[in-house]
Amino acid sequence: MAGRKQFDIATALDAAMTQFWRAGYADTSLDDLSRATGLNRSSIYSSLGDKDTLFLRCLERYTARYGDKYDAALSCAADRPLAAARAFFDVTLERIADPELPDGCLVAQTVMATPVLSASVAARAREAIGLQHTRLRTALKAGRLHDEAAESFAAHLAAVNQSLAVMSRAGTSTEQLRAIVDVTLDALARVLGPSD
Amino acid sequence: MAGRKQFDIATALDAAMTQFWRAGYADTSLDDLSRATGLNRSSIYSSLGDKDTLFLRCLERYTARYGDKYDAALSCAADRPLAAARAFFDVTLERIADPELPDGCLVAQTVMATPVLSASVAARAREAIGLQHTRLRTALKAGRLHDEAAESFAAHLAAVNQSLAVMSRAGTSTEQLRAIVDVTLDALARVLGPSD
DNA sequence: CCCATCTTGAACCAATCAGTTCAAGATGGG
DNA sequence: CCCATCTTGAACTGATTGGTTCAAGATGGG
Repeated sequence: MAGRKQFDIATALDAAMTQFWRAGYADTSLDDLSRATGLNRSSIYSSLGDKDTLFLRCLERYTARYGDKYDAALSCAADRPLAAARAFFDVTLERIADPELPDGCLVAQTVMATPVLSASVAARAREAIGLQHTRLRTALKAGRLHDEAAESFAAHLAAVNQSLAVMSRAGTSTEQLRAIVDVTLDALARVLGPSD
Repeated sequence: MAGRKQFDIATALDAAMTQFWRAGYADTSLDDLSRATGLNRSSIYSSLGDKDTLFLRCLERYTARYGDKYDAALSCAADRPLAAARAFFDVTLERIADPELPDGCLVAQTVMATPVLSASVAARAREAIGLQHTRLRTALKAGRLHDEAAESFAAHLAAVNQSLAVMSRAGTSTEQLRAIVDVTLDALARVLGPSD
């Protein structure tokens, strides 16, 4: 096959993203990427860039896709902040429950590998964590939480969300993952007061 | 140097453990280990085993060392469960604050790399997570928490503890890490009642 | 029908990987 | 003093790494 048509870059990027997500940067070779995408080595190189560039594109894709989902989940925070927080965790829990997708989290995996990754990649992963924190803080403030509590809970929610990535890889059941977030949601419900 | 004496195996193991801890299994070469331990390649191979064996020994060393610290921190759980939980997190927070030691956590790092590690190593890492859960559940039950709450909070505490490994690598400040655990401790204080 | 365009497989490169072997040298006990 | 014991550096193997090039082939537009 050749001529005018091309393979589907979006599909290839998804495949590469999933591969990086499952195995991490270091444990993903170009051969792995070739196998995962069904593309030739030279095709990857010519149209997706080198390994570092491709990884960065996959990271962008990941944060954009799930960032949108997190935003949507938190969109009702002003009216029902507790429901928003629950929906926020549901995005992660549903992703983990999806058998089509790897466990864990590409951002968590990347952050953990920070000491051995290129500066640009490490910075982008840290930025994603910071953005998650900002997202949560904004939502909690909109939910009429005072600044100090919003700051603390934003950090806490972001951390617990990342912990799900670790625990899911440790074989923790979905019920236990749910129990982990329920403790957090109960704590949030308490500071929010009787409403919601 | 040769003859009757030998190098200090404990020191070498510590150096290897720190290297694995910082860079993970995949990103640690035998040359890295040689540099970190100050030992020759062949010395490592002959007296510390191959890479897989050595990693397993380092993982055992890590879990034993900090397992003891976590046990000690939780030893007062029957009398003062909240103080015990606080001391539990302090073990992790002090480890992260120590400039001599890497950020993160060897167990968390290993669990995240589960899909690409040998079965024995992956199993050992999962076992360490399970042991942490058991440790916490036992302590919380001793602190007069009813079974259901002890189960939930044990999972939650273990997860938040692991989240500190991720967040510390994301550049989160110690104050923010403290805020993350304080939310959890407040929640625990509430279910424990007015005492402690 | 034919040519421009694109994809593909294969090969190549230098570097690194884990693993292993071994002779040379240093040391201490007897 | 000398020999058994241990450490060391160096070298080697075969495999794999990321990166790059290129000729051959397939395709579609004109």
